[in-house]
Amino acid sequence: MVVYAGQGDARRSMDLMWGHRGQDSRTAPGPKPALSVEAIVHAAIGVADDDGMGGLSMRAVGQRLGRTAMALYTYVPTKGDLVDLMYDRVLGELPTHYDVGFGWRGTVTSWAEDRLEFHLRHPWTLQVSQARPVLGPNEFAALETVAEILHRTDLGPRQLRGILGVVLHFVRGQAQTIAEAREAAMATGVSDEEWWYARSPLLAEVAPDFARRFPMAVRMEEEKPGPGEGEVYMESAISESFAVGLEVILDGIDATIAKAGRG
Amino acid sequence: MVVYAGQGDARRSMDLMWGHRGQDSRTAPGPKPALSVEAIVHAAIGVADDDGMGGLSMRAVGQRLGRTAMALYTYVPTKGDLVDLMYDRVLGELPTHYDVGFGWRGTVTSWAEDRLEFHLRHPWTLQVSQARPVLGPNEFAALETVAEILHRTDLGPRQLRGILGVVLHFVRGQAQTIAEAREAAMATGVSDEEWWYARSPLLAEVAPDFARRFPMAVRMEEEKPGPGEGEVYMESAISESFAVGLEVILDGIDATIAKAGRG
DNA sequence: AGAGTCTCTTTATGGTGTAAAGTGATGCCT
DNA sequence: AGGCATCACTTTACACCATAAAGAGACTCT
Repeated sequence: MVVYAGQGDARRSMDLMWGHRGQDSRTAPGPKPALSVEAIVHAAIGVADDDGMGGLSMRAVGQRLGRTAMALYTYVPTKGDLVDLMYDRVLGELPTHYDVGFGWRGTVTSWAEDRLEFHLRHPWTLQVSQARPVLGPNEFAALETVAEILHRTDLGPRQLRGILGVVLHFVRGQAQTIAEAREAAMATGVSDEEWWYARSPLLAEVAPDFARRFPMAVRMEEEKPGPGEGEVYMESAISESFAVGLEVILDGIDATIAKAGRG
Repeated sequence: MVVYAGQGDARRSMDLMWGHRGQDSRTAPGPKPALSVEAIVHAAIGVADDDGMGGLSMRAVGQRLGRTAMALYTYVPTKGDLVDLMYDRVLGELPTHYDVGFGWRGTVTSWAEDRLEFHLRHPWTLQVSQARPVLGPNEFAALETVAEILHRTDLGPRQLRGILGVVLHFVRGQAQTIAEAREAAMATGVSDEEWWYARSPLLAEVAPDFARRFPMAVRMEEEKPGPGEGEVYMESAISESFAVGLEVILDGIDATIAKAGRG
């Protein structure tokens, strides 16, 4: 379930996103609006946080506000626009300033951890398409923040864009793996361990020559960590791979800086 | 639209995936089956390639075979299982062997390019959840292939898993950005340029102090490449960022090897 | 008082996956 | 040969989805 940006009136979308309330026509006839875009976005975020993007329906949001689904269309042109507003709203939770006193490595690490936690707090954000960015104030603020951190490396915009892509895709991918595992567990009522223990013997049965056919794959599974404090089994492996992967990326940035300095 | 693995009977799913046709009971009463799992999977891949994951419905697949949607349920337990089978089927298109004569850097680059093209050929594969892997033969073969390439770096399984995560998430993320842009263009009939040129002036209008508020974001946009031969405007920027990002990752792997050698 | 305008509801349309029941063809057994 | 169990496949039905269109009622202006 990937959601696309508002395909309707570009002006209306932009006005909504940047909080342009339109004319101050407070003496308009008709009943006073009991709802507001703010309230709807807030309720919708609640629904999405609780039930995921799959549970986000206009009916569900309306119900949370004691209204019908159609009532929302007075405030918001389409569901797509609503999702855009939700996305930019929660992006506001991200820190916009980092203490760079400890160098860019530590700062990037902090940023990546914050961003990972953010996506896990609002897993549905991983389903918002990145192709046509939402163009909201908090989206730009988030971009500004990470750009500022990376700027300390003194690299040019070309390198910066490449590095940003690596870091962002890595964090999103890692978050997606964890989030999907959690959602699958919720939806099916089967934990990762149960799921795996149901399939593992079947795999051995159906592919008895597994170890011979896929020796590297078997090797890859070696030395996996056990679950840490309060951690789910599979997530401990992911958090290890997050730390290792981030270290690799940071080393890559270091090498890029060194090359740029020489060049 | 993220699709989860078959939540039904694990044994049936596995048998389907590994081609266990069950008993040879060819003298069963009733009409001969005119369809087959193979044919259904093939037709479904055709639908998904043409119309994306959003266009993949049991009705659409049935229609392509001159049947109703329900006819498919004779062969396949749920839509989720069908998607798993589709996924493992197309994974078979990936090369399973690479000439490592030119060193692991070139090999990883070739692999990444092949994988990117694969995802762009079948964009719906990006919507298949990675949390609970499909556990099909081609999935393992694909894992085996990349594991074998990375094995040349002489790193341990811990590092290998981290690096694999970085590379895979990067390629998938990059592919997703391109694929979503294409799908959005198809779905809305508005090209990326048209979309941007409709919003760019509105952004200036709605946020007149943009350059002051987001100086780094502006800087980040500098020195963007124009479209190359037969390339779409936005995709040229992405393919540049793919090359740069991959280089950063390869440098990071190099540094990791160097550290492991010292340690 | 009447008209116009607004919020919100009701109803309807065409889509989804799939459960349940029905149809008709086929091959085995008596 | 007749009966019947078994199969592939269709029909119908249900509970959802986004949203278009029209209606109900409240409010402020003239």
